[in-house]
Amino acid sequence: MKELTPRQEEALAFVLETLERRGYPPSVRELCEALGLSSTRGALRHLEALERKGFISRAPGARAIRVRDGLRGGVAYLPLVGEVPAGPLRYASEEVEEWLPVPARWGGKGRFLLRVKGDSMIGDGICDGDLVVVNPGGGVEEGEIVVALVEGEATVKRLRRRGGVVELHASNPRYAPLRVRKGEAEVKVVGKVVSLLRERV
Amino acid sequence: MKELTPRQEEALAFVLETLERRGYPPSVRELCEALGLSSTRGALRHLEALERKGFISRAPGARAIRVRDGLRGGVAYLPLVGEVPAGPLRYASEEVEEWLPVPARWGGKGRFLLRVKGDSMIGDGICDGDLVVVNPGGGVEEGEIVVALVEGEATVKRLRRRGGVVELHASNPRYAPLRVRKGEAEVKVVGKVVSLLRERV
DNA sequence: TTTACTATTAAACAAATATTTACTATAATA
DNA sequence: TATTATAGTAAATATTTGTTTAATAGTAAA
Repeated sequence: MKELTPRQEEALAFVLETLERRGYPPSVRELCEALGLSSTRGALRHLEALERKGFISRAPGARAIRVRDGLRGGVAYLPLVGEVPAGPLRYASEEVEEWLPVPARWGGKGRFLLRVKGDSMIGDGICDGDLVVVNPGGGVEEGEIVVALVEGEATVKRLRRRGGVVELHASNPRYAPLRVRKGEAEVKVVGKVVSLLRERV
Repeated sequence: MKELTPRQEEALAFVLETLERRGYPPSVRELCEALGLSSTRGALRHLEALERKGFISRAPGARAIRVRDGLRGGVAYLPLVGEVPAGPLRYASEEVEEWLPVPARWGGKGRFLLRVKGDSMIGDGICDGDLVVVNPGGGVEEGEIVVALVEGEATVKRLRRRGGVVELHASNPRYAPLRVRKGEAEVKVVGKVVSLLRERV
């Protein structure tokens, strides 16, 4: 990405700020005024420069400014599920409480949000009521924080494997680890916890 | 919220879809064409109805359509700032690293994201590298977690007021509280920490 | 039935907006 | 030095866009 001149940065900042503030882009004249110019030509020049350098794209017509993804952070939507499904997530609407926007790089195939119950993971900064992003499926490494189904109930724990024994560790010392022998089917690792949202700190 | 007629729903859907697809609202003529009308008057009527029923608001000017929060997938964009400004946030681009999407109810006037440095608040589940949503300005109550500027450096701490003395408490016992007498200007409370994002658990 | 609301067309009009042409000036650079 | 990119002003023009006026019709409710 090419560098912007200070003036061009000001122009871009105003476009972004306007989009944020009221939901549609500024006109050339509004940009002109924001930059303190007396001719629209100057403002137009900055827009042309921003387009040439790839920060925005423009179409014929009024306010037809589109900001490049990444400047206005791409968005992904993840479903907040009420129950953790044993099988692949089907997004049946009964299972999905809500779809929430997250930064695009948090998204991915099959990922979903799960509300954490209890304080068993406060040692890892995961609190009661937090929403964790779960990357479902295999590829879970020793020592990672996972979502597991223990007798049908979803739980967030740290995974340890000790020679044929799967252990689920809390990070709150008041909780004892759960040990399960290989082959016992009562525990199923759903996926790995990758990110976290906390609505109220 | 009032009900929409089928035709008004079509109009609203087109506005939302256009915003999603290219980042700025449609013109009346574009809506007109999308609805298969031969006169802009019809399309304008639908926009007027949508405004009257509270689904959108409009301003004078081209494409000046603003969609009510909650319809647009419930997303708000907050700037991730590198430095915490002493005054009101100006969105000068040097200060803004990135704009990130968050659930709409996390947004609000002046709110911004700040990256937490250090582990002084792990007792409250706030870890090094977390992004906190800051609601700037007054109205900070005793006992709340705040962002404060201490000698120009931003820090996240819990606020206590004890008769003329402002105290900033870490929740990690390894850190001592900072006490500041009233009137000493080296500490400035920027705002309250309301929400939290953690990219990598 | 009357009334109110929705839906639509046609044509004209007014305002906002983008764009172009022409000219000046500065700073960095090959 | 000449060149290139940036930054700006002024004025005019073209286009897009929003808005208004004047009609016609269907539907649902009082």
